Amino acid sequence: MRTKTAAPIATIAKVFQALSDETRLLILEQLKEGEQCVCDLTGAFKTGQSRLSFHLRVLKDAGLVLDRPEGRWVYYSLNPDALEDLQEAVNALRASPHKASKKGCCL
Amino acid sequence: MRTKTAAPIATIAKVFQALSDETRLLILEQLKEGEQCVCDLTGAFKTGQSRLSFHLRVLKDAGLVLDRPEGRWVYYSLNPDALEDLQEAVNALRASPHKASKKGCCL
DNA sequence: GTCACTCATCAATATTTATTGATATACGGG
DNA sequence: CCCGTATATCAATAAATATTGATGAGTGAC
Repeated sequence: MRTKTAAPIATIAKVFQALSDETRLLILEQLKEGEQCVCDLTGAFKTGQSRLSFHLRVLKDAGLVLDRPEGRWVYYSLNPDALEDLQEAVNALRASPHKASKKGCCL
Repeated sequence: MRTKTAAPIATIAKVFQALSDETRLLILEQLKEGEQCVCDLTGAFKTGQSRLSFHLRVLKDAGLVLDRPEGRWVYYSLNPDALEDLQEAVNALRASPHKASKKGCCL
């Protein structure tokens, strides 16, 4: 068992926020194929470069993707660690099985 | 193996969107204790009732929580099915292991 | 150096989302 | 029926996000 403290709620919210947009989900889908530069993605999505750059930054700020500048290009790739943390966060949302429904409302 | 088609991307984005707010994450956290009515939550969070009602609706529209009206109260609870779907969606984001980094940029 | 190319950032605008207070609907008790 | 409580919804405003086109900084070829 690793000694990893759960991420603060603001961080988790930020990650979900980054995932809350279709374009960004498609970018992640695309990055499953391997790392790609921005021009690959503009080609794939037929959209403006600044728009892609914006969404990539959101993903990067949330820690979901990594960037690797090389010469004129910047290669983006999925961040496996972030995806693992994400899975943990989602697991943490599930109900504790041992707690039955509480009785007594605000009444 | 179950025959379940992956949720459309718009639906997934909507779920992440519902999860992208601290207040809503805290509500879900609270609901892990069991189902609760709105007045329980307003008590717990010391905030306006219409604000809570708004966030509960977002969670409900995303399918993350269920509501059960009973008399004057409406009890909210986590939707286990939605959380399971969410886990699947997160799993689907991980890179395919058999695909190495693609060669050849847009060059 | 100049040029073409990749990418990030900015500015302006449009769109979406959140908050607040007020009002409306529904229920149960008297 | 009239009240008080629980909740949802609305209207107005504020705040956050997204899109577009323009500009700027860095790189490599010549």
